[in-house]
Amino acid sequence: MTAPHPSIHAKILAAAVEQFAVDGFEGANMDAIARRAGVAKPTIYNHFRDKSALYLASIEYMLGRNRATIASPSFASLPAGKGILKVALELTWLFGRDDDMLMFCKMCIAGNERFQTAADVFLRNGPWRGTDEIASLLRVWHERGELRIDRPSFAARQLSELCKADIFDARLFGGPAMATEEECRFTASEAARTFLARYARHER
Amino acid sequence: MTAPHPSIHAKILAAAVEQFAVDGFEGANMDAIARRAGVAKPTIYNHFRDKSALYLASIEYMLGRNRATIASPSFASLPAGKGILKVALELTWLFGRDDDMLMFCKMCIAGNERFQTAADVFLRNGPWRGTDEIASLLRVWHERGELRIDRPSFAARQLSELCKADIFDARLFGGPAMATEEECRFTASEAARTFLARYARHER
DNA sequence: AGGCGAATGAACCGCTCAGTTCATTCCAGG
DNA sequence: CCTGGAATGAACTGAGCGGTTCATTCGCCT
Repeated sequence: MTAPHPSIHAKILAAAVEQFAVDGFEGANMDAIARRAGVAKPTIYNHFRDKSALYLASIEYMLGRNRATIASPSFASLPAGKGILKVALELTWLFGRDDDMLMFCKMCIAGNERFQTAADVFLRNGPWRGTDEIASLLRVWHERGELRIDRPSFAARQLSELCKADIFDARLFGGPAMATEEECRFTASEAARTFLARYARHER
Repeated sequence: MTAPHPSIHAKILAAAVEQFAVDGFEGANMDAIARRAGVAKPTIYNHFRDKSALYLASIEYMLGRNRATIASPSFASLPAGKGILKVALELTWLFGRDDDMLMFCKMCIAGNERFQTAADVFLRNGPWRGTDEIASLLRVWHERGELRIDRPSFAARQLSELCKADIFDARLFGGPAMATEEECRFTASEAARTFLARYARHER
C-alpha cells in the first residue's frame, strides 16, 4: 500500500496559503490552487475533505511555520532592557514584514462570522499565544527585580500594540507594501523605550 | 414623477454594510442583502448599478456617519494628564464599543485588494485623521511644557495603539461582542499611565 | 378617482465554481 | 514483470449567485 505522498500534501498547503491570502476564502478557486500546486484537482480532494477543510488546514500550516518564537525563552537570560528590545524587534518584523501573517489576518477578519472556528484558531494560536509567551518573559524579569509589572499579561499586550505603531494599519488597510527595516527598527526601539519608561524599576 | 424612495435607499445601504462587513465582497450575496433590507432584489438594482457600486456606496455611507472627533480641541485647555486620559477614553470607547467603526474596519480590510481606493479613503479619514488630531493636541501640551514629545505624530499613534490593548483584537476576530465599560476604562487608564510615563516632563 | 412611477416577487439566464467520475498513467514493492 | 494504490486530466454534475424580465401591486399627487 502506498500512502499519499507527504510532499504533495505540503505543496497543496503552500499553494492554498498563497491563493487564500490573495483572494480570500470565497475568491480563491480550487482549480487555481491545483494549478498553483502543480497537482490535479482530484488529488486535492484526496488529501482534504473539501474547501473548508483545506482552509482550516492552511491556517494551521501557516501558524505552524510561523512558530518563529516571538519571545524566545533564551531572551530571559538578557537584561530586561535588551530583552524587551529584542521582543519588540521580533514583533515589528512580524507586523511589518511578514506577508503570510498579514494575509491570514485579513482573511480571518473578513470571514470571522462564517468561519468562527478559523478565526478562533488564529486568534488563540496567533496573537494570544504570542502575548502569553511575552508575559512569561515579563514575569521572569519582574521576579528578577528588573521590571515592576503587576499585570504581565496586560503589559504584554500593551507592548505588542506599541509595536504596531505607524506600520500595521497601513498594511492592514493598504496594499502589500512592506515596512522598511528602518521603520521597523524605529518603531521597535520607541516601543521598548515607552514600555520601559512605564515598567522599568527605576533606581534612584 | 416619483423619485426612488430615499428611506429604501438607506435601508439597502445599511443592510449592505452589515452583509459586506460579515462576508466580505465576494462572500456577500445580493439575495441576502435584499432579504436583510426587506426589499426586492430588482429594487436594489433600481438604486445601484451593480454589486460593486453598492459596495462603494456603502463605504461612503459609513464614512458619512463616522465623523466622530476623537480629540476635541476643547481638551487643550485641560492639564496634559487629564487630557491624555480623556483622549484615551474616547479611543477605547471607539475601539471597544463602536460597532459601526468595527464593521467598517472589517469591510475595508475584507475588500482592500479589489477596492484599494475605498480602503485608502478609510485609512486617511479614519485612523490617520484621528492620530493627526491627537498630534495637534500633543503639540499644545508640549509647547506648554507639560509634555516632552519630539515626534507628536508618532507618539499619537503609540497612544492610539495602546488603547487597543486587550480589547480590539478580540473584536476584530469576532469573539465577544463588545468590551465592557469597565474594560474600556481600565485599558484607557493604563494607556494614559504608560504614555505619560514616557512623555510627561518629570519635575525633580 | 385615476394615473404614473416605483416596488414586488417569482421565474429565469448565464456563468462560475465546488466536488465527482472515470479511464489512463505512473511508480514502488515483491 | 506484475500488481495495486496513488496521481492525472478532462469531462461532467449540480448548486449558487449576479443580474434581468415581466406581470402585478402599491402609494403618492393632482
